[in-house]
Amino acid sequence: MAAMAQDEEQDSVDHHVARWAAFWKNEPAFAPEVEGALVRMNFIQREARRADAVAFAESRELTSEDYKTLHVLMIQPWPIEATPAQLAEAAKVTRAAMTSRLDRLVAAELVTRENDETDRRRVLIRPTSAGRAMWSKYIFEGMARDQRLLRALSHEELIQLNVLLRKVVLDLES
Amino acid sequence: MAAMAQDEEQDSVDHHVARWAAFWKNEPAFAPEVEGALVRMNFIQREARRADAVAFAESRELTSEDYKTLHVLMIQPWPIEATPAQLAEAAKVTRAAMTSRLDRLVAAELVTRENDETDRRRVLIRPTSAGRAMWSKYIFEGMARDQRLLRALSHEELIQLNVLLRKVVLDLES
DNA sequence: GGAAACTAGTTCACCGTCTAACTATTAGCA
DNA sequence: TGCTAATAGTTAGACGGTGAACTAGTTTCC
Repeated sequence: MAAMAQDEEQDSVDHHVARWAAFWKNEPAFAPEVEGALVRMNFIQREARRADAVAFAESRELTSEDYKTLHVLMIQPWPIEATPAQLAEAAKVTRAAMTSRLDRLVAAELVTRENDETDRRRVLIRPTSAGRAMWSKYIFEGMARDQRLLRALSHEELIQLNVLLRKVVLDLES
Repeated sequence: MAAMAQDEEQDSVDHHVARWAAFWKNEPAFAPEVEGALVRMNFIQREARRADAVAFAESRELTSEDYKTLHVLMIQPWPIEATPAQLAEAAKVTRAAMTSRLDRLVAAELVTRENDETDRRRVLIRPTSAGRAMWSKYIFEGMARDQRLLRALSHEELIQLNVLLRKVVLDLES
């Protein structure tokens, strides 16, 4: 197995990758640290999504998708309004998907959908006061879940993690 | 902005988190390094899935889901056979989803689906020789994609990344 | 001024997943 | 032995996503 500090306990991914590696002992194309890192990130992301889904399922007020939509709307630069296309891009879904998300939010009276009179093709989405209240009700719970997810890391380790991930993201963005 | 080495270039996530943070300047619940790390992992995972989808869409032989199914079957411990339930667990989908994935693989003659005569509730899935060939055709391409994804990191940095991620995974698994 | 190209949003058909219900088979145990 | 409970797999229906086609409005430019 590729270098791993002696005192580190093994997680399920180590076992997974070890068995997996048995097939390509002498195969230089197989990089255990690459596969391990990706499987671990996948694991963490999946856990995050699961915890979010559980939290919103318990609340019965909102799905995590609807919350995410509300969130990308609320963090728009002032004024707090956006077109469906902007929201779709921010939430990383297609415009078609955003249309149906907005249908639900409008029905729940969490946002309004108004025609833009200066460009009548466009639609402007704005949060209602109920929408703003719903967002602030969940925003801190979400942050707390995120912090719980990564609680195993110290502040310094978190910074170190971001340094590494930032390199990867910068490379992919260029 | 929370501590970040002066010489580090900023990625889109830094900008995103910075604007996001503007709302909670004095809010201790907001941890930029936590949010940043999760958004970055999300970005990387998304990019990985996109690249996989593109590669398999070009090939027109297999979807990435079907490949993943074939893969979890092939890396089973000897002998190379498994029940739908085992494959579902390994691929992290429900048994219902695995049923439909297997329908496609059986139709494509990449795996066989046989009744287990010692327990007639069970079904045994085995790769055909075409299935084995298909798997080995794509396995190294997939590894190459993964390495390209993380090419921004040196070997030492990859190890460091795994040390950090392993801590998180171990914590979540306990 | 008006045709052609572009843009914004929605609708539609399809896909893969999920949960829940259902069938068939096996295991547990009075 | 024969109920009952548990287990394996499939099926049915709903949901949220996608890409492509469509409607409506705007811009470009001759």
